[in-house]
Amino acid sequence: MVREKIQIKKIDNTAARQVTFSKRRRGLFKKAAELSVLCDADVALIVFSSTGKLFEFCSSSMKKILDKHSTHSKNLEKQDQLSLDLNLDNKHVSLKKQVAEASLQLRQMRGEALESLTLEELQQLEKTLETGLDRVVDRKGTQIMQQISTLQQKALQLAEENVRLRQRAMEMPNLGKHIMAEKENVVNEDGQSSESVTNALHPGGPQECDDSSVTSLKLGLPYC
Amino acid sequence: MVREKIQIKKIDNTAARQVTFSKRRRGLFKKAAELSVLCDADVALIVFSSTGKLFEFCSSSMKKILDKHSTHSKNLEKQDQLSLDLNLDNKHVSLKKQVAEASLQLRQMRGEALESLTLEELQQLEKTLETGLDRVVDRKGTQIMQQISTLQQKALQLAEENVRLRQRAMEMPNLGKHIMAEKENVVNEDGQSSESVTNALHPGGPQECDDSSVTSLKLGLPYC
DNA sequence: GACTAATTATAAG
DNA sequence: TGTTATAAATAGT
Repeated sequence: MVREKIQIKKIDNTAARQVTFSKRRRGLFKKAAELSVLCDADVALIVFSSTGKLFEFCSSSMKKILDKHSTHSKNLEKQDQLSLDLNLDNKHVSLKKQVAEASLQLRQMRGEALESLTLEELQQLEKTLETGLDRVVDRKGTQIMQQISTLQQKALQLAEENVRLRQRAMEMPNLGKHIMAEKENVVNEDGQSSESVTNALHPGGPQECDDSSVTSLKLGLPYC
Repeated sequence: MVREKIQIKKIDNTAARQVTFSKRRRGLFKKAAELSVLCDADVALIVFSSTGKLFEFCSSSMKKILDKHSTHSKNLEKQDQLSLDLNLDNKHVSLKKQVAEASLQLRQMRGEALESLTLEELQQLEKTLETGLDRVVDRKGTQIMQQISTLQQKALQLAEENVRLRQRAMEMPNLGKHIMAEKENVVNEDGQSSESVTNALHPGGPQECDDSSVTSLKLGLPYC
């Protein structure tokens, strides 16, 4: 506003617009800074040029001022935030309820916190537990039979292997005596030997045949 | 800056500061608006006075500009938001895991999804179910005995009441015949009569004695 | 970016 | 709030 007064409307000439933007932006920022200092005000100024470039000024921290702003103004933004929070809270509360409910059910199935149950509910719970117990016992039986069957197969394989090895030994007159002498040791260390031999025979064998099966059987059978 | 040039430092005099704030604020806002129009820029200006009052200007929507700003600047604010989100997400994920875990356990106690359990785990589950079942059966027994005892007491009270009523009836020669005629009805409607009579006798009585006890007993006993 | 004429913002009263 | 003298901002070169 000097040589000529100008109208406040978009400057058509791009170059002129950019020059004016640069000059006036600096002026604006200076005024903003002066206001904040002179009057002890908190000022935040955000400017995007028409090309999308960001310029910002703030007298303290942008975050602080924007937070204060969103707290202050009962904005759509705030409502959005609020409803989002509520949304999350609701989901949270709902999940917590689910956890609490499931945990109570579990406790009651373990025979705890039964005081609040009516006779009907106790009856229902008993039935559920009986059914569950039946199924678990069934499944355990199946598991045990499978493991026994697996072990029998292993034993069979080992016996066969034994026969073959003995035959091969007999075919080698020089070593015959040594092999025969080792025979008893092999039989005595049955469990451990069979394991390593089996693993050697089936390096990528079925999962049921891993080393835990022997342990499980040892731990599982005494309860039957 | 007119009659005298001023230094850019906080104005001590409160009144003078407020006047200056008012004038300069208007000037600043005018300049901001002019910049946005002349140069097709997006401008957001937030000012808090030293007394905490909010003044804001924006060339389009404050929300839009602030969103654009937070997208643009890889701010602490954004990181905070992000870590908050992650925090919530984590809690969410953790809760979901808890729900899933509890629900699997419940299914397994009902005898479902047992395939993944080892023999040891099955054994443990069986033991848990047996313990739970024992406790539930115990509790059911207690409940039943309580209800039977309650009913017996009610019956006793009713019998006593009956005696008293009959005696009173006998003491009123005029009504004697009617009462004696009604005697059979009273006995036949035993359950319902006892309930209303009991409630009349103990308006604020123990919870165990409410109307559900009769129903529960009817439903519960056949299973024993 | 610097200059400059004219406009605008504003300090003090 | 309105006035006014002057500082500051700035449009066009």
